[in-house]
Amino acid sequence: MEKKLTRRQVAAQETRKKILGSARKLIAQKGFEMVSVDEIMEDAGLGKGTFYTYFRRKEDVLQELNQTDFFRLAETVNAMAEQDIVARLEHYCREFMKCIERGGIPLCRQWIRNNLSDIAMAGIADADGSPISKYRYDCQALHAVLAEGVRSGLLIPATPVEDLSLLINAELYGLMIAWCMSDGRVVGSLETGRFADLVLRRILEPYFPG
Amino acid sequence: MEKKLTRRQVAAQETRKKILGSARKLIAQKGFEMVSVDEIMEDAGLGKGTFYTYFRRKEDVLQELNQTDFFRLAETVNAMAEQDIVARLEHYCREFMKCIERGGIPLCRQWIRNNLSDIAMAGIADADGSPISKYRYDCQALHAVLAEGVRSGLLIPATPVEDLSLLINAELYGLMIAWCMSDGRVVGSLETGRFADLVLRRILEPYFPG
Amino acid sequence: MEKKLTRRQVAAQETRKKILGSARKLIAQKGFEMVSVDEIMEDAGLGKGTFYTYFRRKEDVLQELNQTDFFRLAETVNAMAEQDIVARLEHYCREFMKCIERGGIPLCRQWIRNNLSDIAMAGIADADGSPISKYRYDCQALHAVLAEGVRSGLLIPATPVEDLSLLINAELYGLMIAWCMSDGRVVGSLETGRFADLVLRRILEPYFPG
Amino acid sequence: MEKKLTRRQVAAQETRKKILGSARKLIAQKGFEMVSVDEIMEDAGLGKGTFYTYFRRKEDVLQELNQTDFFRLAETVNAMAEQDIVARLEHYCREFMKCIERGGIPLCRQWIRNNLSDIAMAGIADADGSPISKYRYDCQALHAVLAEGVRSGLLIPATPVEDLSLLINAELYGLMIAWCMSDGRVVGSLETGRFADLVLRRILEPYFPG
DNA sequence: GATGAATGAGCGTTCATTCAT
DNA sequence: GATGAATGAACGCTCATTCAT
Repeated sequence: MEKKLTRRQVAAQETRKKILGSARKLIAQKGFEMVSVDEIMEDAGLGKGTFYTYFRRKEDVLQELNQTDFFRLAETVNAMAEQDIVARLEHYCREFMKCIERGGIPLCRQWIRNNLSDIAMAGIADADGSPISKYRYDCQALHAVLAEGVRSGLLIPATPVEDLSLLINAELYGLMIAWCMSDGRVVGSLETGRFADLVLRRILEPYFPG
Repeated sequence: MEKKLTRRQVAAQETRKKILGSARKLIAQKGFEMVSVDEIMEDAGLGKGTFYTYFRRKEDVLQELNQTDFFRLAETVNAMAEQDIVARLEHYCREFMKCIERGGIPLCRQWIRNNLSDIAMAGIADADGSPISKYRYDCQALHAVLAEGVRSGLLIPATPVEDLSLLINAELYGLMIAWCMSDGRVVGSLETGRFADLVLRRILEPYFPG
Repeated sequence: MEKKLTRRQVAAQETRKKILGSARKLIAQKGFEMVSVDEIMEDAGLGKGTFYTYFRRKEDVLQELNQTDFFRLAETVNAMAEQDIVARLEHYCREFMKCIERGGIPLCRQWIRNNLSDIAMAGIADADGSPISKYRYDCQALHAVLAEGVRSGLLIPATPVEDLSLLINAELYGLMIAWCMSDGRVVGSLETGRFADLVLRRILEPYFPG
Repeated sequence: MEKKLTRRQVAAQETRKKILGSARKLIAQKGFEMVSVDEIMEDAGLGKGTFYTYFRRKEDVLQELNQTDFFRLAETVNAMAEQDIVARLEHYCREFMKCIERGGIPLCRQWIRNNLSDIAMAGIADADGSPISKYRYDCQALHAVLAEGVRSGLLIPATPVEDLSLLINAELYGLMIAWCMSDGRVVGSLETGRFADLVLRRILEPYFPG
């Protein structure tokens, strides 16, 4: 019976959502430190003081922030359990790239800037349900794919799952950063297929059975 | 004999170093934006105004920090022309990692934030002498190593030098960003040797002659 | 019935007035650039930050001062349509002088400094409603008085309205500047009546009918 | 025998001149408060500290500053004693206008900004030799012309010399300021001859003898 | 006499936070 | 619950001035 909310409580929830919405939008645009409480509340169409009805300190809003729609993909991989391991990884990598390209370079840059620390994000959680950073989440996603590969016999038991997931993830993040730093020249010139052939397959090859 | 410095000039150089030292230390501890000029100068045991004798804006100290200490390595590789290609690349990668670790995570984060665009940096130039971004410079450095490998017969002519240098560089940058995003857990746990074995060697193997 | 102000709004208006009052006083005493925001707010008995609740920049208070108090007179003349032409001009001139004296020399100096260019000012507009500079506005005011004089037969049709309004205005502005440059000695010693007799009447005389 | 200067003293005098020269130039361009001691000394090609060898405070330099070449004309009038009084005044006014037009509007604006106070300027002095402001000097020049007119019988003894010189000067300064405030539109449209006819002659007429 | 490194008070401005309404 | 006026510490930065060399 937790659903009986007074009208006031409903309104309060709405207000809270409005604040979070504006905060998310502005922080995505300009970064946390460059957005003032004033700005957030003005964008939300609320009085400045109202912020402190819902959050004790400005920082608190960060913890409540979901990741942006940008950059949410790990599910796609889990959704295709039947394919072979390399195909699944390739798919993952390709989706990853599409995902960041979809948002555009400026958004990607901002995302990196905002996520350079290991900050847990509401809406992203590990197996236990405790919120973790997007980076860690991605590592775990790759880890899961590889571990599943081992369990299903597509990869030999000696596969260094930990290291490989980390390295593959680093490569992906590295391509992302290269994309930003080269003003977009990199990823365009290097089709992801090339990456799969040149790197992914080579790295995994030693761990194919037989 | 351009070394004739008056005692005052020597003292000034020392002051400059003191400031840079304090700045590096504090920025490494707390991040650029969280350190005030006051703090730096107090740490350095100097008056606040003195900062502006040496730097025009607070930001300038960052650029100086990046250029002088953090992240300058490409020479090390050129300096060891006789070794075999994989050893040289390994060395390069190891130095790269040492380099960024030396500066500390906050400095590295700051560097990334400041270099997410393809901005040419004073003090970094390509073969023609025109200034380029650090990112491009690193790509070219790797490219040169690989091209030299092809020329000297250590790699077969069909080696996709362009793509490989790009991918290896992306891996390095990816490890750098992973290092920041995992609050330092990544690179510590993965010895660079592991990276060389698991990735570098595998990627290059198909292009070894014979 | 737009007058319904909450108590808070009234208090805010009062605060605003307090700030403007202190600013006016101090600027009149010491000149704009020699008064700091701190000083103004201390004089007003308010916290420094409160200044920026009411004004975006220190300069804004000047513009407000100029618009609200110092130097707004043209209406006075329009309000006395029935009098004869010389009396009206005399009145205008006298009010002009009172107006600038009321603000004090430093404020007047500051006003001149800020208005040496032909910059349109918010709150001042010509017949069409487009904003114009205070200088132009004054010229037009005099022009209107003289033109009205011609229309009503107090001045002959051949009156060079354009030139005269310009010259009379120049004389007024000249007295203003003389007042500043002589540290106030000028206008005090020369009663405006004297100006009217010695200059105004003489200049207009040829254009009286009959 | 005050001429025996050691070489050092000569050099010092030169240094002093260099400083004053740079100060004059820069202050004319930007106004006293907007020029820093640093700027002056850099322009002079001297070390910053040297300023204080010659001046105790920054302000002291102001007192030593000559007026700029802009706006020095009163002599021209004295040089033509034989003409009739109105012709001489007309000439004076015309020269005055030419003088300010020659410098251009920006310089004129700057000059006004810098001379809004009654600051005595080295190089300008009254009959006693004590330095006075440019404004006062001009008043006295006009006063002298009129007084000479009275003495020579061109004007009747009852001529209110004091008031007239002040008013005529105000008109000139008024035209100057009008010129600036109208972005140059005023004086161009109104030939000075017009001013002489419409104002000057009318004002003086009552004091012509006979 | 000339220098320029060092200084610190002071500037205009921002902004997270409080609290009476 | 919502508000916005009030606050004051802190910021980056300027600059007249001092003084050891």
